[in-house]
Amino acid sequence: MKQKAGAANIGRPRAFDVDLALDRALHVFWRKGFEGTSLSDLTRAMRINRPSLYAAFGNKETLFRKTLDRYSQGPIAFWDDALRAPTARAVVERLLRGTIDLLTDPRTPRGCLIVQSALACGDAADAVRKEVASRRADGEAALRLRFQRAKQERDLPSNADPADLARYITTVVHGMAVQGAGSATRPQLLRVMKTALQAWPT
Amino acid sequence: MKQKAGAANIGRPRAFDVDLALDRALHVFWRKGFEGTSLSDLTRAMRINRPSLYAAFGNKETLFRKTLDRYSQGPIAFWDDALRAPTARAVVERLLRGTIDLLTDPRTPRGCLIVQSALACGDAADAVRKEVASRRADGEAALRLRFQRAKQERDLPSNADPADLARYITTVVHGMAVQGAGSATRPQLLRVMKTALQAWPT
DNA sequence: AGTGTTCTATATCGTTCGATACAGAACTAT
DNA sequence: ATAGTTCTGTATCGAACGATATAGAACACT
Repeated sequence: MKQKAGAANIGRPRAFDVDLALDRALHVFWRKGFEGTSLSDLTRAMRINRPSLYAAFGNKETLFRKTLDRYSQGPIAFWDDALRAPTARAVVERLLRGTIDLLTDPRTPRGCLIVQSALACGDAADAVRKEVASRRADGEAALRLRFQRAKQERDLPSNADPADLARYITTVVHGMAVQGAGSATRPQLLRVMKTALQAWPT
Repeated sequence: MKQKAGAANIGRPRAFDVDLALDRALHVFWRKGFEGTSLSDLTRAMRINRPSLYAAFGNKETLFRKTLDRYSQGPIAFWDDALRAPTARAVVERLLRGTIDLLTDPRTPRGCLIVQSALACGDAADAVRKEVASRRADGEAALRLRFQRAKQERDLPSNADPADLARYITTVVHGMAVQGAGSATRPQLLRVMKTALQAWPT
């Protein structure tokens, strides 16, 4: 029934590229959200039939989770890069700049998948809502850990609270995502970034 | 067919209170979003039958718009109060504090209706998405006008940009709304507010 | 060539969606 | 009392939802 990774190359070969189809699904979920996306939307965009979708990706929810992984490894991979910056200040600058690049990229839908795909939804999609909320929390936690390290390295002043700073930056990032879902332009977001950085401890 | 305001008191009287039913509808939309809310959800919560809903409120979309108005006049009425504060700084403090109070009120659903009810959705709900986006833009515009006045009154330094400040504060408010949709607590949001205010011009 | 396996494509499945037709009940006006 | 109007409650409507059964096509292995 299910294709296993590294399985024998037996049977009729798949006529579509899984990653390409996943990218197309990602774009649909990104633009319409989880509940706003129907299976017809997906199969049309992915250029595959319904049974092929179920055979390759399970069901709508597991497909969505796979697009979340792909989103993490692709469009928001800059997050991991940013965390590797030498100073906390540089981490924040890279993070905000990457967020702005993502939100204003004309090749991708507006906004952020993890923010807007399932912020509020019906009971049937509650597991999905919790999943994206958890991923948002993971991002904040990673930032907090990075700032804690920075404080140990005397890269942040002794009166700075890593948890508070991580939450503040996360709030700005999520706020930008809401702005980006609207009509915010790149110069506007860059000025938001500049203003937000005024709050950064020296 | 439709009941007009101030119409003659003729015919069978309505067996439910319109405003009470509207409040109940507001809570459902607030928690589940526009697309995540079904008519069965609504009629169950409003304690009315489907034809009564259509007769009194039009359809799902017009009902949602009426709940938006009620939301503006109720839960986020603090916005207008905040704009009347004597100084720009006081405006921002009241705005953020009101936002935190709203987001952490245990009597109401998590998050903000205007942020989370239709951030990304299917084509059928596109008009609703634009409506809430427009209301977010209205809030930012009102803030910008208030800050422009403040600048004329020498309440803000000459190098301050009212549009940028309004966009920054709006970004923080929306970011808090995303945090509030998750598991953010009141003390956490208050510390975000304190940090965000560090960026305010002196 | 024959067999087993896995894919594709059509044609649905039962459920739920938003929205109404209809009949009877409850009121005002005459 | 009767007529006219508007509400309530039941019982649906057609369309779209997510998800599959089934048959045939396309490959590897023997």
